[in-house]
Order: sequence, then C-alpha cells, then structure tokens
Amino acid sequence: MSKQGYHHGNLRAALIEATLALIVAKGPQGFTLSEAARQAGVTPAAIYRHFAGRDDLVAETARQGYELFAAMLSEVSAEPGAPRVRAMALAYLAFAEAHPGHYVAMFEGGIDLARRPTLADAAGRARDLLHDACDGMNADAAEVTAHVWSLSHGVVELYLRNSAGLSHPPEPRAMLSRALGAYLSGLAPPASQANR
Amino acid sequence: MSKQGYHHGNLRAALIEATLALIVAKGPQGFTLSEAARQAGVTPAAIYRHFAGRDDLVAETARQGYELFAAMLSEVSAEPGAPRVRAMALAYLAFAEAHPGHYVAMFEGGIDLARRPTLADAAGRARDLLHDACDGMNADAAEVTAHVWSLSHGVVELYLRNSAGLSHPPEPRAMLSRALGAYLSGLAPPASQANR
DNA sequence: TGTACATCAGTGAACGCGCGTTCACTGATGTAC
DNA sequence: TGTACATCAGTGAACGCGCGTTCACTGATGTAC
Repeated sequence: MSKQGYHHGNLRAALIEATLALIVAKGPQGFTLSEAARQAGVTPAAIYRHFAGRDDLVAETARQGYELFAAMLSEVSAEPGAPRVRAMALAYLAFAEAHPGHYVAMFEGGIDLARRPTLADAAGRARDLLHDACDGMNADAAEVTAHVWSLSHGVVELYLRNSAGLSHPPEPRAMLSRALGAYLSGLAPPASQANR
Repeated sequence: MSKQGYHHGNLRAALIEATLALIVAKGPQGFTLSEAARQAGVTPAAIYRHFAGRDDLVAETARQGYELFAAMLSEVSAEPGAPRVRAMALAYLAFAEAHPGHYVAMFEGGIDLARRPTLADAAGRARDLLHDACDGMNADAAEVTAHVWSLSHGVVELYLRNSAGLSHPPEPRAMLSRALGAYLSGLAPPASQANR
C-alpha cells in the first residue's frame, strides 16, 4: 500500500510513524534521521522534502502529540469540580501510556518550546483545558493546575516510565487517583469536608 | 594547583567536575567524553585510566548525586510527621536547585539503574530516608512516599527545569509547599482536621 | 644520600563509524492543448 | 486519446565532523637497597 515505486505516497506521515517507533524503541537520543529514513524505505536526503531537518521532524512529532493530548482532555466528560480535575489527571496518565512516542517527543525530546511558536500554541491549548477544569475549585486555578499537572507528571515519569528504577513499581493509575483524592479533599476548607 | 605537568594529581575528581559542568551547560546529551577530557586538560585516552568508558563516568556522577541527595535528606531535622515529610520534599527541590548537574545525571542521564547495583543502592538509600519520614502518616507509607516524591519530581521537572515551557513559571518552592499542605491535610481522616 | 628499577598515569596517533546535510540528478505524475 | 512539458518527490554519492575507543609508547613518581 505504501512503497509503490519511486514516489512514496505519504512519506511525511510514514516518517512521523518511524520517529515514534524509534523513540519508543531507543529513546529520544537513539533516534536518528538516517534510521528513520531507512525504516520508511527511503534515502535520508528525501526527508528534506518534508522537514527542515532533524529537529523539525521531532518538533512536528511533539506538536501532533500535544494536539492528541488536547483532544483526549477535551473528551473528558466528568462533571465540573473535583471529579473533572481528577478525570483530567487520569487522562494525562492514559495519554502517556497509550502514546509513549508522542509523550517522549514532547517531554524528553529536547525541543525548545520557546523557539517553536506552533508547538508552544498546541501545548498552551492543552494546558488551558486543564486550567479551565481547575477553575472554581477552592483555590487559585493556576496554582491548582500546576499542582495537578506536577503530580501527574511525576507519577508518569517515576512510575509509568519508571525512572525511579524500582523493580516492582506500584500501579500508577490507582496510586495517582488516591493522591488526587487526598489533595483535592485537602483543598476544601478545613470545616466543610470533601469535594462538593 | 592542578596541571603541574605530566601527572594531573586528581584527574578522577576533575573529570567528574567537568562532567557536571558540561551536563549543566549542554544537557546530558551534549555531554561528550572528548570535551570532558579537553576541559580537564587531558587526552581523551587518559579517561580510561579512571573509568570504563562514557557510561561509567556518567553513572559515577549520578551515584555521587544520590549520595549527596541522601546526605541532604538525612540533615532534615524537622519533627516527625507532616512537618518532616514537607521538609524532605522541599529538600528534594533544594537539591535539584543547588546541584543541577547531579540531578540531570541522575534523572535524565539515560543510565539504567537496574544494571548498576551500586547506583541502585545509593538511590535506594535516599528513597528509604523519605520512606521512613512517611511512616506513621495516616496512610500506607510506601504510597505516601510515592505521592510526595511524584509531586516533588513533577514540580522540579515542569517548573524548576521548566520543561512545561512557560515564559513565567511560578515560584516552585512556595507552590510545592502549598501543594503539600493540601495533600497532607487531605490525608488526615475527614472528621479530625489538619496534621497532628 | 644515591642509584636502579617497577609502577602507572598520561600521550598522541590512529581506527572505524554513523551522523546530518548538500548537491546535481532523474524518474514519475499530472496538466494543457 | 495523444503528446509536450512543468512540477516535484525521490536518488545516490559525497562532504566534513566529532565521536568513543585502542594501542604502543613515555615520562614522572616512589620504593628498595
């Protein structure tokens, strides 16, 4: 279906797919333009018809990751307040689990967000969705956003991707869920308990 | 004081120092054996008198980082319970801030803990200190350890090291402290409020 | 104190490697008439 | 339907580069007597 001769048909998409596979297999550092070309059945030089270079390919992969992530966040349908915040944190974990290549390109790819406006926009859109969900909680929305994102990100890095190096890491989903339970109930004023 | 001729005097220490400086300046990926040798005023081949190779040098740097980190944790003198847990989380942040080279070597250096027993030991010792502090809280100690570590790690990655890519990241110390406040008070049973 | 010698930390040249990128090119596609 | 031609996606060879690692070596240090 691909590779029907001289013209590839959809090299651009094939290269991004190869990038994802290589990043998953060998880490963001093990990723190589030459190998991506090889995997797509094409000469390294062909890549330059579609991307400005190595960084551009990784950045575009990361951008698609942010879009995907934002799409997952916007599909969260839990009722506003604590349930919605919790569902979004779990969506973050689910995203990292379901799309490890995108996740790594986004957070460990070494791409400078500041120098890539379209990437920064996509990242901002995802962050805004979480921020909106955190609005109306019993604290500053920006700070709750930062807390929830930090907690989720830490769980993903240390236990899902296991950079903690544990031989038997805990099940991240239930663990994150309970952490959020404690945090969100602690956010409520001391007298009135739990999340309304 | 160094470089008094043919013999360096303390090449091993100088190489680790160069590794730290390079990792801070160019990221764990930008670190190069050749450049570390250059910075220490020595031929690349000289490195092999002290380390088995590139990975070994980075791993030893990370190991010293874990030792340093454990030392900082063990100096925390806050009273047991919530205050101690909070002080340790803040010590994590302080460590990452004061020793960025060590931190990056430990968590972004791409070293496989499982294949380096001495490294894993050092990491385990640091983790045990946090675990001990979490014992006696109102929940499973291992889980509280994971929660607190995740939260601290997430704050460091996203806001101290700014992989969130924000142009004006929040002040991480106060932010982490408040997150812990909510989490720890949420850990207490609903009726009796706050941390005893 | 002086000399012989073992030890070993560092040299410097060389290696093979795979990388990202460039260049002039060529083959396939699709549009105009 | 057929032919001429512009477009452009891919080729393949080449480049310069810096890397990690090896090797036989040499110069300095320090110990034995």
